[in-house]
Amino acid sequence: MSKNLTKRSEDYSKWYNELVGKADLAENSGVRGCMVIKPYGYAIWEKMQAALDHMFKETGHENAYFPLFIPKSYFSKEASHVDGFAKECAVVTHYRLKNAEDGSGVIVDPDAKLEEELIVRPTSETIIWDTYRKWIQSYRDLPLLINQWANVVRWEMRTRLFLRTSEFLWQEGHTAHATKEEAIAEAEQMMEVYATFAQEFMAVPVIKGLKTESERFAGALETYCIEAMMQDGKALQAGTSHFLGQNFAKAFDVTYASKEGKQEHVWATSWGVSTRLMGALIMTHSDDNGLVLPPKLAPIQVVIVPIYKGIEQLDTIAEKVAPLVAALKSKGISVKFDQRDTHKPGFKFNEYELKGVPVRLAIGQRDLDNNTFEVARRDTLTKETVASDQVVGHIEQLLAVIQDNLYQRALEFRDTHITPVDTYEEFKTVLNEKGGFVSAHWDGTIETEAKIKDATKASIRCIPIDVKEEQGRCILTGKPSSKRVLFAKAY
RNA sequence: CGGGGUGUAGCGUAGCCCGGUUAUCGCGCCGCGUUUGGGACGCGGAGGUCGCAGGUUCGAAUCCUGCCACCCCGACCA
Repeated sequence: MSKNLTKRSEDYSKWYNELVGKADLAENSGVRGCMVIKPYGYAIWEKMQAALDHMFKETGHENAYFPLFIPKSYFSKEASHVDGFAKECAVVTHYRLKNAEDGSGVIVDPDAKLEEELIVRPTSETIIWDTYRKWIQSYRDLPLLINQWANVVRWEMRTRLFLRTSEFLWQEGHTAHATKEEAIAEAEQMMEVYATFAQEFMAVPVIKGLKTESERFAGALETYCIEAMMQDGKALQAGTSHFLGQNFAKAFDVTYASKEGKQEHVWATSWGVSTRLMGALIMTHSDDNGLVLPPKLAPIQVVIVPIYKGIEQLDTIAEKVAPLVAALKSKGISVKFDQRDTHKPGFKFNEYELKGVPVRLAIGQRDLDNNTFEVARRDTLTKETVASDQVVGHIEQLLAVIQDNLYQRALEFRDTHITPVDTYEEFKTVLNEKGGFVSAHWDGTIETEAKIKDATKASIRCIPIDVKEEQGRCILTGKPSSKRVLFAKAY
């Protein structure tokens, strides 16, 4: 956060793209806004997956997998759902290629046209609910708590690395319940799971809230969300959890026999987070030296850089480092000893800073003489010298300190960029000059929300869950309002 | 899909307006040597269908036409 908010805002896209490129996380594939996730970037995603998957299982969910292709007719069963996704679907119309007769290359074989087109899933509600119909007959089959890790495709007009790619990786949970209350509790629980993950693992503070009607998921009765603030003050929707009511159950005729023997439609939820979280991670913590990773998600938590003259000295250092590596690993700390002879220490220092490795150890002749290690922190860019016999304990503690410091730093940044305002003039001034989130009264209508968005580009990010009741007047219309909502420009 | 911009070596670029030797420079890469506590240095070397396809011309990276890709700003969205 070495640049101030305004400065960073100006060239945020450039900075972000360059950072991702240099930190070796991902690159543009050249295919319609799709990205290649490189090994280091994917390792971070795997850490996220592991933590999330564990949390899903702890809350009683199981993993399954459903098809990539969805018959077109499935989409016509839930009207508002198709409205939401129809404009951004990739459609498979043929199943075969052949060589062109004029030798100009490969063409789609017109004889291989599909009877019914297949849609590459933009989300899996339809095919999953079509399947659930067969799986659910009795109240004894409920609740059905399933998650899938998958890729989806949305043919967006505009793409942006990690934040909005045509194809992205995500998880989507789809649950069926006997009662409305149970389904709402599930949707709320998953929002809590996401918030916990964001805060405890990503060190990204989030605001839990409800979406307004216009921002709601297509087909949902209620959308719960977690909203994060990036370093340029813009909002990023980091995860959503939807209470779907009985919309999909009715559309796909999913019923169960209750204890009383009556046929009832089930109640549904769906919830998801995606590789967009990688974008959130990058844009929350990174600085001008590169990525800054929270220890809990760093593929490499500790890197050891030897500083030596000649091969004998490297051997001496390696002997000294070996037991340390073993000790760290035994404590579950991932550590890399970079013995490459092809790069100088200074180069390595910069490289690991770019990659966001939380802790760096350096050891050279000076340390051999004094029986010490130099310990450097990525989050503060500070260095200290630690005695060899204390270094394991020191690192273990330091990783926790860094994790906490990143969270506290992001939290303080966010909280100082949430501004309560009471007039429309003030609202516009704060948005343009300070940025960040604006907390304001709103009359609760779609029309007012739309007018404000048209005029200022700021949308209602959410109605915070823990908002306190407070009498006020809508900043635009002056009509009475009982609570403040959060406005911001969003990614 | 509308507006703007850019495509020249793995990356970043000069040259294009005003056509004319062997396409510029830096980083990176390869070899040898010296180096190694914050992105090393010297010498030598390799690497290019100038986005693609046509056209104009004795001659095209440069001019014309069409297409494609990417980036930015909108509209749309996780």
